[in-house]
Amino acid sequence: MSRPTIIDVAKRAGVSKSLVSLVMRGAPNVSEEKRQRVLGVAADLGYRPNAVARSLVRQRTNLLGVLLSDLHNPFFAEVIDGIQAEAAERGYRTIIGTGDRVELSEARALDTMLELRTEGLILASPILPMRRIAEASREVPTVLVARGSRSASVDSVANDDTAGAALAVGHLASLGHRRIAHIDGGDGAGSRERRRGYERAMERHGLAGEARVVAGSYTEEGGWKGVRALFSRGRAPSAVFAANDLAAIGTLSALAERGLSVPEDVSVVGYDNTALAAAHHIHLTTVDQPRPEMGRTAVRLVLERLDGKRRAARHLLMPPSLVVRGTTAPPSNAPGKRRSR
Amino acid sequence: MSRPTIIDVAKRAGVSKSLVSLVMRGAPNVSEEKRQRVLGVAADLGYRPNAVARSLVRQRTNLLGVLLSDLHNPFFAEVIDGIQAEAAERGYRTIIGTGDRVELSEARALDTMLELRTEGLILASPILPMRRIAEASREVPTVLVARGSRSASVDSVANDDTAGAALAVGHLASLGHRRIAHIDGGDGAGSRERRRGYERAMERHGLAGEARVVAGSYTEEGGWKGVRALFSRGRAPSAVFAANDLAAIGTLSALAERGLSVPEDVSVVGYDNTALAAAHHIHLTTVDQPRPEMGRTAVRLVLERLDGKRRAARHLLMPPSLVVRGTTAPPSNAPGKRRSR
DNA sequence: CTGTTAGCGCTTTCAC
DNA sequence: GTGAAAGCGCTAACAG
Repeated sequence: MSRPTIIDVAKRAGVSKSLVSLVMRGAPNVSEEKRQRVLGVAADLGYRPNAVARSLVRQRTNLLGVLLSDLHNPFFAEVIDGIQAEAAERGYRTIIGTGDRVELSEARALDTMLELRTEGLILASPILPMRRIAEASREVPTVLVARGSRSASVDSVANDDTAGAALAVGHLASLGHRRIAHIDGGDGAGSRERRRGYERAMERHGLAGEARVVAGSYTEEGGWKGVRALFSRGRAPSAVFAANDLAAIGTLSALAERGLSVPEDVSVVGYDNTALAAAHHIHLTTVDQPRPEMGRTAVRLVLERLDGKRRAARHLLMPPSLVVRGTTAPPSNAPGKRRSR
Repeated sequence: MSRPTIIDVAKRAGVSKSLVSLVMRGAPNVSEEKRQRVLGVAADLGYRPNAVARSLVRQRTNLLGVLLSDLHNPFFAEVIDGIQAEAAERGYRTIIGTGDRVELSEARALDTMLELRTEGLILASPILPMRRIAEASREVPTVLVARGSRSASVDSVANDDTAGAALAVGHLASLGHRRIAHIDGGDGAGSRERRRGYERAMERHGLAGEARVVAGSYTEEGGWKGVRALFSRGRAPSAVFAANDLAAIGTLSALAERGLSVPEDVSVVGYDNTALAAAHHIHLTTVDQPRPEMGRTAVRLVLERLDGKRRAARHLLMPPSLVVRGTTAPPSNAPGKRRSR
């Protein structure tokens, strides 16, 4: 026996299916008596409204799709907190998909959401090419989170990565560091901006000659490898600005493995200010971006378009701020102290 | 103008809508010429199959719902890796929902998935009461991950939490610790089993008199508060077994704040062996559960029922294993070394 | 308030 | 191979 439908409920309750429909949607003008009867029968039968059928006829799903590039990064969990809160308040449901940093899976997840007819799309740091994203935005309001956009059809809410990187470099420079290296975020969203922000800031502080960027990624492994590249040849830096908190943790790990202590031998700055960075045990100096607020804002941007209140693109840039914790200190000028080469 | 439908494509290509349907589903018996024509028109029009309509008529969605209790815990991200991989291989799409450790939101997320007619449900450490879960399982094959079940209708794949806790205690005891405390996981999934495993193991090692359990949760904060409870009064333990890795990190943080060093003053053991624990900088001794494999297994269990291959419940218990890293060492028997009270 | 009716976009027989 | 027709479960008029 298959699942009960609205018709089964109607028959059993001795009413029309329209009435059942009204009751299920909580319409006001239904007699209390019938409402109770219908609800009772529905419960008996284990009836559950079929969102598929409803969506088809209503031509709307009440669904927002959220695509994450990487479930492993707590940054996204914190953005989602804001997304879910705002979406719930505005009467939208949310489904999450992820591509796990693989373009093909991400594309598949995107297609699934589009086929499911989500009414809006929030893409958090997708690695998908802008072309694909612009295409999606022709079908449904789309907003990019933590990835910049200049597209006229895709809104975005990001933090000012360039300014954030400058904050990190400024802090380190003011502490007296000169050999400040950057482990970048590879092809990750905002990575290029952070890199450029770093480079420009180094110039502004008269440290252009000391600038050094090595390839990394927005993962622990990225930070770990960056340290290997940085310390295996050339002159070792006295401070490292990692692409994000995860990479910073990888950096801390790799440094520990080399017998270098933080912040005595090397200072480290991350980016994002995830809960991880705040954990006292890690206590990472980092650049904060307002993660839940970015999530809420993303939902608002989507709904503005959905409600037809706006056609022009909006590209919001939130100001980042520096959070100084325990992984930064003035450079030690006693080279003998450094145990590793 | 609204979205193009199969009819628009058919008209424009000068064929019937059945033919378009066949082409879109990749049917074999369609002339190459028409196939190309249809595909071309579909691309021109930006046609995208409507999964809502398709699901309604086919009476299947090809969708698996995954409900996570907490996006912030990397444990789940690692389980999801396995889920997505297996689901993709078996031709199923996946949508993720989360309740962020709030029962009401979790219930809502569950309802959304059921209304969307996901064909199977994977619930990772839900905090929902078993009654609600059993109800869901009457609608659709449901499997619990990392939470035990004795239900006849709900399958489960978990690790042997009792055995895992014993592993942790055994390791600590063999190191010479006697005052081994446990910060529990509150009402989290598996928390009770770990607590009982701890208590029994303490007894077996003749340490029943030293056993001490304080309330915590599966979060950093839980570990942090546990330490406060543990060290603010009574005799301080020389080792702490935290409910999971996140709580262990909170434990490490709180210990650091009190000026206690790990493992010199206090040994710490976590649970899960998430990537976090493995990070060299944290380097946490912990109990491993095979996270991605648990995810894959969960998908298999769901599909077994979906394919009608099984009616009896299966409750799988994976063996945990100990991973010794840097946060455990023999107890220091020089009490004067302890700076905090 | 209640029942009837006409689809939503698509798949699936079943003739041709 | 191809097209016509009959719904999937539900909502939204509309007339009682």
